[in-house]
Amino acid sequence: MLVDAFPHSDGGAFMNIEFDSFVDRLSAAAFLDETSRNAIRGSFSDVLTVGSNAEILSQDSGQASLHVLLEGWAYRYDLLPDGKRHISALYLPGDLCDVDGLHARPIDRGIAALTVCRVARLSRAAVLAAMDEFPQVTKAFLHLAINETLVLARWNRLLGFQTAHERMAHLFCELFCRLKVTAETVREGDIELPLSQSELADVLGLSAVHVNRVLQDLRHDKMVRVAKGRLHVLDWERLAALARFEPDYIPR
Amino acid sequence: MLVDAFPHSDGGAFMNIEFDSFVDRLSAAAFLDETSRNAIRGSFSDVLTVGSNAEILSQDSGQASLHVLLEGWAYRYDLLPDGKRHISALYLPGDLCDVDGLHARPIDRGIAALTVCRVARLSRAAVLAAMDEFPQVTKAFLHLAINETLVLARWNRLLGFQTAHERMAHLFCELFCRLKVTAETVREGDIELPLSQSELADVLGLSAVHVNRVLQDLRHDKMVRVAKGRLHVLDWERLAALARFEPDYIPR
DNA sequence: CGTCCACTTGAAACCTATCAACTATGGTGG
DNA sequence: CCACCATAGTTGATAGGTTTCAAGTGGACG
Repeated sequence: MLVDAFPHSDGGAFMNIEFDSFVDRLSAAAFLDETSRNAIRGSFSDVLTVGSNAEILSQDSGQASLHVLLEGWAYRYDLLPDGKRHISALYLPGDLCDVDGLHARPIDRGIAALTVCRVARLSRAAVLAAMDEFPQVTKAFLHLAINETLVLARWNRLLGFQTAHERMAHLFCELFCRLKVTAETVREGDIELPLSQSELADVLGLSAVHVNRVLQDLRHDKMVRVAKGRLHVLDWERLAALARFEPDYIPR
Repeated sequence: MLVDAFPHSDGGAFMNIEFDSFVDRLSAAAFLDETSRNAIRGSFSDVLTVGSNAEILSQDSGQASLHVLLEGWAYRYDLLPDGKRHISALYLPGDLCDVDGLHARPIDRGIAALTVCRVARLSRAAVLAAMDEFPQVTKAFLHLAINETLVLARWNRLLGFQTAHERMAHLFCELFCRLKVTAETVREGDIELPLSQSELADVLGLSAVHVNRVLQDLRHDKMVRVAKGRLHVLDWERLAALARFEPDYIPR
């Protein structure tokens, strides 16, 4: 795990552009003028670079920082008493991984990288200070949190009430939509999908074996092709219909 | 559905005490001084009284108001395309039913009463104004929203990864803990539970028939007794162990 | 070339849903 | 007061989706 020291007074332009994609997202949630944007930028402390499968935030660590994913894919998980792992969220570039880090109580959760990741750390104290000084900043984080409730509510429905095929299809639709707004390389229904079948299983609440079979069904029905870390959507219409996908719960 | 006109300038003390239980909860999330507490109180518009099974907020209605449950039980639901109903949250007295009402986008959901309910309506515009004037108010709502993400994340785990018995036991533990902080009449493990077996099914992602059988198992194992709208917890230890219940995700 | 890991396949067991009765309960009207 | 009805809860039999176990394939990489 590498930490690039990165004095925010004169950070390189490259880094700032990436970080600004998060600032933009905040501003989309609740409009931020240039001063409050700068307050957010001021909370930036450094960039973490972690290899794939490395921990970004371990379950018991404190919460002096918030984490914004700049590059790569990551996930939040919790470990069940029987040793299983539940992946409770997937994070894409531009996502804030831990809104709940703003909360006083420490939460039992871990965040880990799926691919090589670059993660911006924000000082929790600085963010709280920015929130005190600029009410709009608080509002923006509030909207981020509300968005998260909407996504989680949707997943409740999926995990509790819909079939394995619907869940899988829905996940693909959701990832596709979320990537559209952040990634540049969404060409012709073909996106990166750096999840193994057993990781998919831990997202969808299925066994790895069953994930394999569902994937085969979807492929056989010519809706998607999944291989080598890529997802190719062959028939968006039917995939979305199967998933009963309504993208309205996704921000933006 | 009755609406008690209730001019907030001189509202009766009875009402204010009930509404203050919500203000207290907000303040617990982020401390509010007396001026900001008054700003919240000022957003209060009126009290709705609805009979059991009545709609409090229909799926397509606008969102000029936020709803705080003063008395009774309510639930949020969404209807699945195949006609099934998913109960995505249960609300107890003191709960804010729709944080996401603060959000700009209209959300597809309904809120309905399980019992006779008294619901305070807050003017969305007034709340937003209070948030602009008093940053602490925004922070309080932010923490409420974060709490909601924690609860929803827990239910994701339950619905996706745990068995029917564990879900049921967990629901009971959660309700018990949540009631402890709001209701007065929690005597000896015996609480109100105004949910039919088929409503339980819609909460837990099970069929009504299976709810019945799980309930029998729990009763047979002498952990709980459920009848006539009441839940009696006979053996908290074993129930919590079965549920793998860790109350840390519940506010307060 | 061997090893490891992800993926694949088959068979059996398990959990939960569905369907179809049937019972218990409470309320209503005659 | 009783007959009737609607609703909630109960039970049994069967079917289906998903898990588990066990074994085997395949490619990637030292």
